[in-house]
Amino acid sequence: MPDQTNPRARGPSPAKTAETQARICTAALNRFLSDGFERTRMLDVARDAGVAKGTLYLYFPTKEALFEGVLTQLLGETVARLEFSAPDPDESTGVFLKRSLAPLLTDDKVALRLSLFRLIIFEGARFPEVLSAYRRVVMEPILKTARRLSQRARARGELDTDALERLPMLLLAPGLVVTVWNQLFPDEQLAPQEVFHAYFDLIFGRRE
Amino acid sequence: MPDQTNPRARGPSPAKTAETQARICTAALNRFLSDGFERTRMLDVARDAGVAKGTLYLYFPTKEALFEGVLTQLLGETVARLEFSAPDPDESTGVFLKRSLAPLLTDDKVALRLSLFRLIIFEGARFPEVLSAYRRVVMEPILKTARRLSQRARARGELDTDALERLPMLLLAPGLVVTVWNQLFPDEQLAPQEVFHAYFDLIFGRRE
Amino acid sequence: MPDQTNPRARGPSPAKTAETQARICTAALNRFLSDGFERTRMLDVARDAGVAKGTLYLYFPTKEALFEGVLTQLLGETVARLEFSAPDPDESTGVFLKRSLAPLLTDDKVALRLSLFRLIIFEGARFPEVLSAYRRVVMEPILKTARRLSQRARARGELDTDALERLPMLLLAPGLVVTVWNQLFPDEQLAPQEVFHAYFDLIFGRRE
Amino acid sequence: MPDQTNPRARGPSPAKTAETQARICTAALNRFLSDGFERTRMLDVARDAGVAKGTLYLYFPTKEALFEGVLTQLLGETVARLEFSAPDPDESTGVFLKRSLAPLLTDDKVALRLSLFRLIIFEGARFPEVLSAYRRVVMEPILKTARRLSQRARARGELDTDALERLPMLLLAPGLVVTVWNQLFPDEQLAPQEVFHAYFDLIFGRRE
DNA sequence: GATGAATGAGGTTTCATTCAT
DNA sequence: GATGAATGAAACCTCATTCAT
Repeated sequence: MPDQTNPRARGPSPAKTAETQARICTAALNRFLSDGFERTRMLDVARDAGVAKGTLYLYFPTKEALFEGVLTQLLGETVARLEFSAPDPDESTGVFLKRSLAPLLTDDKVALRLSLFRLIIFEGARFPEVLSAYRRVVMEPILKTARRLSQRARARGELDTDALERLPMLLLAPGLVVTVWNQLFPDEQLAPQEVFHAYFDLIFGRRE
Repeated sequence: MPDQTNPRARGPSPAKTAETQARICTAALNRFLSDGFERTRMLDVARDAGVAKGTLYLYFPTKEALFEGVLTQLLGETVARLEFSAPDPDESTGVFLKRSLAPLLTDDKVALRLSLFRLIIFEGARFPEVLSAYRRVVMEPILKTARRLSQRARARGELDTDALERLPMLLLAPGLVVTVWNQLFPDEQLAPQEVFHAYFDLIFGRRE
Repeated sequence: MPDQTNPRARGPSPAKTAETQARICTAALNRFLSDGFERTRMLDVARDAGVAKGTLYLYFPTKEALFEGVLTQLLGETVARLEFSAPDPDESTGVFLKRSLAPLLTDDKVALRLSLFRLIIFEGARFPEVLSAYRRVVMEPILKTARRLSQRARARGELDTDALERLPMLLLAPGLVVTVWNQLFPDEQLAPQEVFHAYFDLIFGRRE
Repeated sequence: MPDQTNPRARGPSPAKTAETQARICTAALNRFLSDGFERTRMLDVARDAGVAKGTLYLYFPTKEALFEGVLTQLLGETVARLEFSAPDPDESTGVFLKRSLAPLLTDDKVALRLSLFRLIIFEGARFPEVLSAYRRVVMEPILKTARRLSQRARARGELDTDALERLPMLLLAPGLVVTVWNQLFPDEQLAPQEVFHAYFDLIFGRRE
């Protein structure tokens, strides 16, 4: 009866908890990003999220769980479609990489993707489970692709070394450079896409 | 006659304090490396150094000062000779870089050098003074060299992009890859020299 | 033999320790006065005295003992002659008090006397032995005199109350006012003699 | 219906925190009185108040703030009505003072008032803000009154000196005597009213 | 579900005191 | 005697977590 006159239900609205959780995750992400795990205080997260301290614990049993929750959710949100398509037969490797990474580097989730990477870099060592999930879902596909592309590039004469096959993590380098540099020197932000393009130019040459 | 440089006739031996300070710095460095700044407890440093908690404060007034002290000392110890000599006229850029970095990547201080880099990467944001000293002493010379070598390499046809001139920090990439990877995956350690060589091969080609 | 050419003996000169002790006491007194017992650090006393921390402990086994030592010594130095002579037959009580206290309020030890009083007021509660010595040596004679003079003054018609006999500690009031006021408001120092005279005028009237 | 003024629908009862704060203040006051500021440990205050250490910091951010809070609150509570009414035309000054101070010296807050005075005397130097508030609210009115009464008393022939006009803080003397004496000699407590009356008798004579 | 007062383990720092030199 | 590096108990304060409302 009391609900009839008001379309918005009184009492715990059904979607409210989802929104609360989202607010908490957003607040937590930003705090973890700007302060790091240790220096982030639950009180700050709560305030930023506009909820009481105790409310955090209704959604995450510990600070660690909050961190893992944030990362896990980010992982799900941001790496939806990371599969690399195959390069066109005539396409140079560098051009292919730029083309296929373009959406990942320009859509509205670049920032989140780099945030996730940053948290993994800076706090991953303390959260082995998150790290291993990230490695499985994000890194391994990249490393596999690195190997495959390296072979193709060598076959096509674009590369004259098997370095990238032996150390495929070198393909992560531009992401690392952007992430760490921007963390250390916030006043001299690098644009992710520029760094990636520059890196691919360096490795595979500019030829098309 | 063990005390030739005795600057003070009475009181505790002056050599002992040097040793104590060294023990504290070593212990602190290792703790900071393995636990990070926040999670390192002064009590642990003291125990590792074999001294009492209070002793730390005879040498460093705060935990922050201890951290900065350790880093500053490392900086002094490890970057003694960072000047890049000029490449031989006929030498390829990649070969020159491998040759001139070889001592830095193989002497008995590689580990310390990378430790310093690691601390800067992971904690630098909290210690602006140390960061700026590191940037001045270590990074700027590298960035300058990166630009210079990039020009030379282009002139010699080894590079066909000015990417490295625009974003010279890409020359730091192999250090980043080694440091971050080894931190995240301690069971799959990368060998620094290998990564650097692979990286130079990738960028400048294998040609000599 | 080695002493012959130099009239000042080498080695521990006989008067040196006395001088060291005096320096320590002076330094300690000043620190106790300006910082109070709790906030006075042994290190500061040592520095002010120009000796090492350990040296303090050669003269006083604990900080408490140092405090008591300083006070005891002050007590001996400053109250050498506190006996009140008797008033002249025709002399008014106020005039007599001013006359007989004059030396105590104007000689070169006024400051020390008031310092001692101040320490007793502010720290006496923690040092029962010193307090009781002070009471015996300084306060009781004053209280006794207060009673005697009160009787005389009443007999002479200078007072019309036995208040001072019942509560002789009221004769300490001007000392208290000076001491506490000057401690609380160091920028508005009261001159001891003025306050004492004003007080005696108030109580015994100005008549001579 | 115990919660009529309920300002917040949910969460802990708002009345409880008031009680907790009161318990903390009471405990702190007593500790500060018996041990002084420096020797009072937060843990003791907490225990006396029946709360945990951390709880103190919910109400006062530092030990200093706790001290200031206690004093400020005392100041508000105890000096509600300090205005001196004017003496009756025929009334002697001493009688007037006794009459107008009587309520302040006999109501159920005498002890608190003297406690505040004691804390100001013993710790005021370390808390300039509190001291200056106390001076403004408590001391200045008294000093002003002292001057006014002194003039009146001289005009009426009760005083033959302007001492009290020049040094009005002499009117604080009985408070000082009681406070300091009772602190130093807890076994020989003086009754405040007695000391004040005796003092006024001494100064203004017993005549009515 | 939501709140925020309360908790107390744990961290940093201080400083009186000791003792090898 | 004199020194000052070393000690460690003890103080202040923080903050993740709990739980009565």
